[in-house]
This record gives sequence, structure tokens and C-alpha cells, in this order.
Amino acid sequence: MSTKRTNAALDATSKAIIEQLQLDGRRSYAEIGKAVGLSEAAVRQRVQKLTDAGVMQIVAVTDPMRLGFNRQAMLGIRVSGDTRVIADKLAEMPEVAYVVLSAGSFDILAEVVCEDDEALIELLNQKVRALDGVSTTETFLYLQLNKQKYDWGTR
Amino acid sequence: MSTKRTNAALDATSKAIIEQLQLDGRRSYAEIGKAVGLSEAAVRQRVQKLTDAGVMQIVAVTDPMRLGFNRQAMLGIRVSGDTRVIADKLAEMPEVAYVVLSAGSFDILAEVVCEDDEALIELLNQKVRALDGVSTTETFLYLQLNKQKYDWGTR
DNA sequence: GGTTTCCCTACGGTTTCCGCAGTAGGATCG
DNA sequence: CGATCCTACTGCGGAAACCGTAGGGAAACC
Repeated sequence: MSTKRTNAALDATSKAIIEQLQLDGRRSYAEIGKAVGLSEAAVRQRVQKLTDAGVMQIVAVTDPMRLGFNRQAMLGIRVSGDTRVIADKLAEMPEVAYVVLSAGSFDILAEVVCEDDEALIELLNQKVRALDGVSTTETFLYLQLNKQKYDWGTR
Repeated sequence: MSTKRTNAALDATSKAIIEQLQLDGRRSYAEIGKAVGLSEAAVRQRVQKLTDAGVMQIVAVTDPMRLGFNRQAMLGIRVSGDTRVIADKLAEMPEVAYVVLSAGSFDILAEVVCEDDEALIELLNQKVRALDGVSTTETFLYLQLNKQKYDWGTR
């Protein structure tokens, strides 16, 4: 189930392929091949591997608020014990879109996407704060998404 | 420059199309059409419109750390004055991947992606804290990305 | 009624995708 | 050194998807 975390470094060609797909996830393999100097089939095989290995995913991204998910927030979480254990449990929750271990005044940052206030409150109290090891949480409710880009690597 | 912010509500069919593409950004129009009850061409035209309007983008997403961007952080920013003005200025910076207006103990949350420590320090001191109206910032350095999903809407 | 707009379907020509066979370049090992 | 893997690439033909466009029908507006 969980994608295998192969930590092999990517070579320049794979990075170039990813750059192309960060610009446009539907660009054709042939076109990418032309840009990076590979045949269409080679690009296709590399893309397949990269996605299989979990290095990259090609997806549609939107502003959730336009899709009826009207309550989003970033949770700053302080933890006693192993942060990774808590992070994994958070990651299992469908409402949680994003989990990152952090070095700052929070141990974990988690972005959550809910349909309404009620769902958010429920999530916070019943699921997040109920986790063993979670000591405090702070909620940063989103008001408006202002930028969302994935084209680093092409700077 | 900035994509037009048409705030028309999406109908159920468009939402269904987006759901399909959140699962797999390369799914064929024909297959999507079968799933949502539309012809291939209709799906294609809708996808075109959705992307043109900035409602949705189809892109490759990765863990930036695997691409050589070794320092990422979330910045919590407190502002005096209009938060939107500052947010727009942050959004112009290429190192800034994500900007959101927030209601909590920070006014703005911004995710930044840098190649190394030096670039991060430079960004913080020379660009972010130099902005007029930024009163304080707090940096949450990322240690490890744990989850990154875009398939809400399919729950 | 007439016109405009919007969204859809239908359809053919072109492009892309896909699976597979074949090949070249490294490693490893006796 | 030769034999054997292994991995990554190219080339190719059939199948599928994409693209532009023409045309139809419904709703809105005058």
C-alpha cells in the first residue's frame, strides 16, 4: 500500500522530465523526449517508474474552497514522544491533506480540508486531539488561498 | 498575468471531472467521459475551460527535497495593514510556493522552497522581512514531508 | 419569431500511447 | 577473458486518444 521510499538520487534527465511535467502534467511523452533528448518510450518508462516509486504524482490541483470544502486550516501540533508516530496517524486521516515534520515551535504541521465548521470541530476534538502524545494544537483557519505553485525546479 | 478569478460555482459534472483528474491527472478524456456521462469532446472542452479559468491545474507534484531543494519552511507572518497587499508581494517571489491568508496568531502563512540554508536566510532577511508592513515572522523549518494528497473530493 | 449564446454530440484526420522485441553498455563472477 | 545478468534505451506497428470543427438543440433575451 504505502509507496516504497527509495531514496536514490535522481539524475539530471529525470529532473528535466519532472520539470516538464511541473509545467504541464499532460504534456506528451514525445514532446518531453524532444526536450530532454530521449525517445518517447524512454520518457514513458521513466515517468512510470517515477510515479510507481512515489517520487512524483501527476494530479489535478484546485482551490478546495471552490469545490465546496469551505473550511481549511493549518494545524500546528506539539507532541510528546516520537513525532513520526503521530505524523503517520495524522496521515491516515482522509481530511488531512498535508503532513510535515517541523523544527520550530511546532513539531508537526498538518493541513486539513473540511466541508464545514462542524466537520472541522469534530476532526480537531475527536480525532486529532484524541491522539496519544498530542499535547497542544493551534489552528490557523484559512481565509483565502493566494498562491499555489508547483514549478520550482524550473526557476 | 493573474488568472481571472471567476467565482461561478461549479456544477456537479465539473466536480466529477475534477475528481477523476485528482486521482490521475493523465486519465483520458474518453474514460472520464464514461465515468461522468459525457462525450469525450465535452469533457475535453470542460477541462480546457477549467484550466483556463484557473480553477484547476494539472501538474506533477513531488517532494522538493528529492529534487535538490533541501530547505523548505513554513513562514508564519504577522502584518500591520492590509494582509492582501503583503500576500500579493509574497506571491510574486519565485521561492514562495504557497501563500494563504489566515485567521489565527499569524495573518499569513507562506511556504518557501530553497536550495540551501544560505538561500533561505537571504530570502528571509532581504526579501520577506524587508517588505513594508511585515512586523514579525516565525520560521518552521521542514524536516520531512510525510503526506501530500490531492484527492479530497473523492472521499 | 428571430437571434444569440452556450453546451453538447458526431466524426475524420492526426498524433500519441502502448506493448514488445531487440540491442548496447555496465556490473559481477567463475 | 567470457558468460551471464541487469538495466536502460530505441524502433516499430496496431490501438487508442486527441484535436478541430460542423451541426443540433435548449434556454435566454430582445
